[in-house]
Amino acid sequence: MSNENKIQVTIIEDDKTIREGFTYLINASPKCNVISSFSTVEDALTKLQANAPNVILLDIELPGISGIDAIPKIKNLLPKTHILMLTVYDTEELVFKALSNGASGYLTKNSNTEKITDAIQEVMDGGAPMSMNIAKIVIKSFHKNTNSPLTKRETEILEQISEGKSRSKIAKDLFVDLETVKSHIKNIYSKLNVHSREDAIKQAKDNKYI
Amino acid sequence: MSNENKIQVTIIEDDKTIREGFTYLINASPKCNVISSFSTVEDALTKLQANAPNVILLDIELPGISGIDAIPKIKNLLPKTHILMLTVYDTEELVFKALSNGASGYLTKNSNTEKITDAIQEVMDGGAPMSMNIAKIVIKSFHKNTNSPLTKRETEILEQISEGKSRSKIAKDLFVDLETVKSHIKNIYSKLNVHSREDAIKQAKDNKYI
DNA sequence: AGCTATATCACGCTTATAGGGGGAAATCAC
DNA sequence: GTGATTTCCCCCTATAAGCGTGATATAGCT
Repeated sequence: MSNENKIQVTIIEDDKTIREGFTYLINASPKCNVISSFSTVEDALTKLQANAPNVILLDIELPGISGIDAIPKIKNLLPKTHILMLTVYDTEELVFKALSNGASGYLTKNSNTEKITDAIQEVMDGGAPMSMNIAKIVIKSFHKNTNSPLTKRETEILEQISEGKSRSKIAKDLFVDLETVKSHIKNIYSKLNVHSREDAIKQAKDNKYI
Repeated sequence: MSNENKIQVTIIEDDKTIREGFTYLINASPKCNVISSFSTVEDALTKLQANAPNVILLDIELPGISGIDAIPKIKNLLPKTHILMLTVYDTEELVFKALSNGASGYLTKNSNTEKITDAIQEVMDGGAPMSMNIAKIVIKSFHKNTNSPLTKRETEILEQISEGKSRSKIAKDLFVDLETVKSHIKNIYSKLNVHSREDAIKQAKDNKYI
C-alpha cells in the first residue's frame, strides 16, 4: 500500500523514546503511516494545519498545555481529525474530561502495538476504541446504587428537581397536588439529611441514587 | 476442563431458535457452559436461585417483564452474577437504561460467536465488553458541543445552576457579587431563548453545551 | 492603538418559590 | 392486615427568581 492511502497518524508525546518507539511500531503496520510527531501541544498547533493527519495519538501529561486542554484546540483547528488518548493515566476524572472535550477513544499505554494499530483503524471507521480498564470506568459511571433509601416516587421527584424544575412544575407533570410534591420533598430531605435542593442533588449524585 | 470449572452461563431469550443456537455455540467453547435457559424473565426469576450462573445473557424484548426491568430484579436475587445484554436494539435510551440498571456489558446480536464467548470471559474478569456500535454511542454521549453560544463563565454558571445551586450560592462560590451572577443568568437566558432555570438546563443539555 | 466581547456590579420592582411545622386519609405490597 | 408508600391539607416567613435598564473595567484580537 502506498503511504498516501494509509491512515495518516500524528503523535504528540513528550518522551522522545516513547515517541520514536511508537513511530517505528506504527510505521511497521501496513495500514498506518506516521506523518509527524511533536513533543508539545504548542509546537503541534502551529504546524498541524500544513499537513493534517487522520488520527492523532495524544498523551495527557505534557509540558505547557496538557493533552486534555489540547483536545478542543486541535478539534477547532482540524474538526475531522480523530483524537485517540494514549496515556498511563486512567482516573475517572481524566477519562471524563478527555471524552467531554472530544476524544474519540482512550487507550492506556500498556496496550500492545497490535491493539494500538487496531484502535487507529477502529477510530477511522467511526468507532470508539477503549482499553478494558477504561471501558470498565465508563460503564461503572452509569450504574445506579441499588440500595437507595428513596422510594420510586421520591427518586422520580428528586430527578426532576435535578433537572431544575420547580415544585409546582413537578406537581403539574406528575398530575398530583403541589402539597404532595412538598410532602415528598420533605421526606427526601429527611432521608438524605439535607435542607436544600442543592445538597439533596449532591448527596443523591454522590451516592448514585439518581 | 470439567464443566464445574467453566464459566456457568444462563440465557434468557424468547426465541427458541436463537436460544438453542447460542446454547450450542457457547457450549462448544472450552471455557463456557450453559447451565440453564429461559424464555421469560418470570420463569427465570423463580428458578435462578437454585442454580446460580456466573453470567446471564439477557435479551431486551421479551414477553411480560422486559430485559431492562429484569436487570434490577436479577441483581437483587443474584448480586454477584454479571448481566450481559445481548439484543438487536441499540438506541441510546435502551443502552443507558440497561447500564443504569446494572448491566455489565452490552452486545448487539450481529456479534460473532467468538466475540460472545470472549465477552463472557471479559465480564467474568471484571471488564465491560461492548460492541463497537455501543461503545460509539456511549463515548458520543460524553462529547460536548464545541459550538456553544455561551462564554466560559456563562457555561460555568449554568453548570452550577444545573447542580441546583441558588444564585446567591453561586455568587459566593465564584467570589463575585449576586448582581454579577444575575447579570450572567440574564445573558444566558437571552442567548438560549428561555425564561427559566428549567428550560435553560434542558436547552443546554439537549445541545450538549453542558 | 482601537475595538469588541466578556465579566463585573447597581437599583428597583413583583410574584413565585423554598423550606419547615404539624397533621390525615387512601392505597399497595408482602 | 400491617407497614410502607402515596396522596393531600393548612399554617408560616424569608428569599429567590425573573425582568427592566443601566454602567464600568479589562482582556483579547487585529
